[in-house]
Amino acid sequence: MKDSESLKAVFGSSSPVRGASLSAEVLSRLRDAIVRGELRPGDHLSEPALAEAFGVSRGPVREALAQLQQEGLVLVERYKRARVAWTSKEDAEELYELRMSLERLAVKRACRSITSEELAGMEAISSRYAESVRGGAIEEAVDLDMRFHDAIYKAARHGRLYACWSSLLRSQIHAFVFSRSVVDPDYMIPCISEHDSIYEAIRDRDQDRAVELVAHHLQTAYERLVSLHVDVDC
Amino acid sequence: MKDSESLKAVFGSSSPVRGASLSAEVLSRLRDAIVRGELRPGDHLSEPALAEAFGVSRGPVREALAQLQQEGLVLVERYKRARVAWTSKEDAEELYELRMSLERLAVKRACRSITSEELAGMEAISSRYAESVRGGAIEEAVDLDMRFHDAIYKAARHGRLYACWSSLLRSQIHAFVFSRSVVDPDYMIPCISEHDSIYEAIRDRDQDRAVELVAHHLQTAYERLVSLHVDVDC
DNA sequence: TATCTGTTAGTTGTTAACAGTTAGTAGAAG
DNA sequence: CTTCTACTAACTGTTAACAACTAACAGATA
Repeated sequence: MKDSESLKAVFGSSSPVRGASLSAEVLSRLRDAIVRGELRPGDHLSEPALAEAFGVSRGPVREALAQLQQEGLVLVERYKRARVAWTSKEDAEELYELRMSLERLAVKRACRSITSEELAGMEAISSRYAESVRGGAIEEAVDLDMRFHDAIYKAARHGRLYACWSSLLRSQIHAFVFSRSVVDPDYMIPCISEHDSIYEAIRDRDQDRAVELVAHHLQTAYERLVSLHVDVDC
Repeated sequence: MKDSESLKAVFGSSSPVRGASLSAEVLSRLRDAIVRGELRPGDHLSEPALAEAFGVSRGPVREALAQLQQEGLVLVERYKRARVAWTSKEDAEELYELRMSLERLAVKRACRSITSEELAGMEAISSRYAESVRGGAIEEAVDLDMRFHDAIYKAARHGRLYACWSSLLRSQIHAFVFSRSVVDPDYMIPCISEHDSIYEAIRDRDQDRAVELVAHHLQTAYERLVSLHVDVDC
């Protein structure tokens, strides 16, 4: 378990934080570090240490931590340092059961409302995903996986559904999938053709088939992921 | 449209804010005021004015506003005052479509995992709901309506599903239902027997029937609510 | 009169300091 | 050597002040 004094080792080399919004920048960098496993489950995240590491004051850090708590990436207890969250098998089951409900709705709506530009984007993501998986670019592959599903939610044209996905599920799913993909990248190989099939069903506006394919994809991907044995919960 | 100078008129008479957490207290009071229509859609919520009204500094107010934005009750734009959100017909459609997906899952799980204590609680809420509706206690009736559905989500034993409901849907639904119930309290009369039937199906662990009844309840309640004509969006 | 512009009051984003709480540590007691 | 206790360092919750930005208004201009 890494501790706060090493936060500078994680963030110290990156460029100083100064963007449109300091809290948004801190949020983005912290989220990336957690999702990519640079910060490990249980690591303490003290506000002064993070503020120092990012070169900002505690205010923006506090806002970022509150948002990350909402996203399920950190645990916050009153008067205690925030900690990087972990994902148990029960957590993974919850995540995928909820995701199944939401993504079935998303893909059904997407079949009706997706534009040709969005379809072209999905196809591009899908083929780049195949390249990355076959080329062994794990981090990029997982990113593209998330972007593929993100495109479905966006195409659904449902603000609250997208909010559910992006603020409660996406980050945790991303961290979970990434941590398992590092252990066994081959997990992603079946996903290539599953993504392609889902894309084709949406393109053909075949709601029933698209929903069926998404359900099957999520179910089998979940089973492949949890069957991997990892020593530490992530 | 009310403006910030009258925030003290809304909150000035209440007791000073000092609880376990100032931000939690401010959040709770602001949420109540918005849900009950004491603050109207479009009203400006400036941080200094709220801080003054509650007798705290801007920090806790800022945290509360960020949470209310997540809950969909206020709109926040950078460098602009937060505003109380409104709910268009499209918003209501989104809310109920998403709620339908989530609550079907919730009631299905609740049938399996609900305890006898929780069942007793639901029955009590259900009968108090009937009394309130028949007695014309609108505010209390709407509160009990929300508590009835909250009990279903709690009984589902699914932390993330509950988070979805409580942090993205509940407050907006509460505000929407309350604003319409004031216009036509009779909307709630059919809900009495619908709640009772749902309770009985859950008590009998009849998943299929419970899901069917919830779907019917939400669908008809939604249709009754949007058919009411109200001059201002809420 | 209508429109543009400079100014100013008010608001948000951010920082720094203060008060109360937690947790780790050194030392005493068994 | 272990366990308990008092103490200290560090952290969070909160406040107040500063900097940057917005918007409303008064006055000048066409």
